[in-house]
Amino acid sequence: MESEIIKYISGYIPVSKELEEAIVQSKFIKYFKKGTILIEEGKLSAECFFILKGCVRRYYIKDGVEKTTEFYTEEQAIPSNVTGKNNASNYFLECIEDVIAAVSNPELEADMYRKFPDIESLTRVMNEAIMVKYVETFDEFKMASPEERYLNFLKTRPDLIQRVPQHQIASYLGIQPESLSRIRKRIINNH
Amino acid sequence: MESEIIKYISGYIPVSKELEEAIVQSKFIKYFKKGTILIEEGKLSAECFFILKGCVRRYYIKDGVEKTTEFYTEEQAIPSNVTGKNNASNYFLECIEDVIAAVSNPELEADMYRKFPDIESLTRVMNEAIMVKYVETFDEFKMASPEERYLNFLKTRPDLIQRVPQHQIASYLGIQPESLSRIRKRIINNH
DNA sequence: CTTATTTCTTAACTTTAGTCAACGTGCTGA
DNA sequence: TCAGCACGTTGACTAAAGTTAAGAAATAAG
Repeated sequence: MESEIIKYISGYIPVSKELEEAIVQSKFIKYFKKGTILIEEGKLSAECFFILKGCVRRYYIKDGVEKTTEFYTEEQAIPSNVTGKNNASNYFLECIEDVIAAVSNPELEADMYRKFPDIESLTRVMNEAIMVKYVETFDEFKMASPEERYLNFLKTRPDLIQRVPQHQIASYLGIQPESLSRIRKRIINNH
Repeated sequence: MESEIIKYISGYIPVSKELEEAIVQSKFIKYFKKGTILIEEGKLSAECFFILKGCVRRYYIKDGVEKTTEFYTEEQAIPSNVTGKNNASNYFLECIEDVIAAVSNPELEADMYRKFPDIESLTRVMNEAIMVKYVETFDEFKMASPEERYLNFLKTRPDLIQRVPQHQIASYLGIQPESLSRIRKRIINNH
């Protein structure tokens, strides 16, 4: 199970055997039931997660409406969101399936960086690669129409179609559920 | 002039005197005329910049049309975009004003990290803070209408209204120039 | 199994953005 | 100075998304 983490990191940077061991030791494997709120908006929390199994949804609430901003599934990392002065979270993390995750926190990480400075270096490199990808994602989103965004979503995250309620996907794509329903119909009818 | 870089970094993390000196030494100050292309799409380039004066626009070309994705102004950092196998850039960087910038590259940075490991640590922390902010920006963008995006732009980057052609702002907001023109009219007429 | 709740779809209508075309203005370079 | 070009605006039209409301379908709960 822990090998998934190494697999993930290896996708960005080479990982030696010693580092591998240190990384695995800095995590705790935990199990969460579907519906569990991992992090609550406004609460202090700096935990970070690496999903081994299941699906986690990130969202915030605006004008009483849930705004879904991200889905995390197998082999994805959820960074801690240490923001602002009080480190309060500005969003929720909800398990929308039963979840198995490797959990860490700033103290554990700091400890690991102290013992193995190379890991901090690898983390920096990996983070920068992730940032480049994320910027690309944003750029594409900006320039795409709602329909193009959905088609792009079908390509890049086809698994989620089966796992996530459609209205949450709509929110994730920045559109209304009714619009997504019509977009799907339009696509099926070959325009 | 170099103190601007330290001011920027200090906004994220505390910087000691020694680190300050090392950071400044790892940069070259360069001057660019308006219209200069700093980085060309498809070309090998891993330079990164810290803007001391002026404005740089990032864009790519799709279907023959320029898509503006970012504006960088005073005290902003432009990370190098080492992407893909061949390190080729996937966008352009154009000076849309005369620019003074501190320039660095992976070799200089690697050298600095070797001499001062603490700087790499600070960079990691700073990058993570930047990432959190960027995610927030994306989330807001997703959920906003074109008009809300423009109003948000007016709040967060009022200086750019005076410095950047309107059709580039439209592209940056993911809308057509004609639409932005109408949105502005609508706002002026109190809706 | 039945009821309740959530989720998705559909319809009618309004609002807004995209598209294409024309025009005015101001800047620039021959 | 004047022609050409880039830029912004406007208009007419089309297409698509938002909104409101209702109902069907699927899912969960009792």
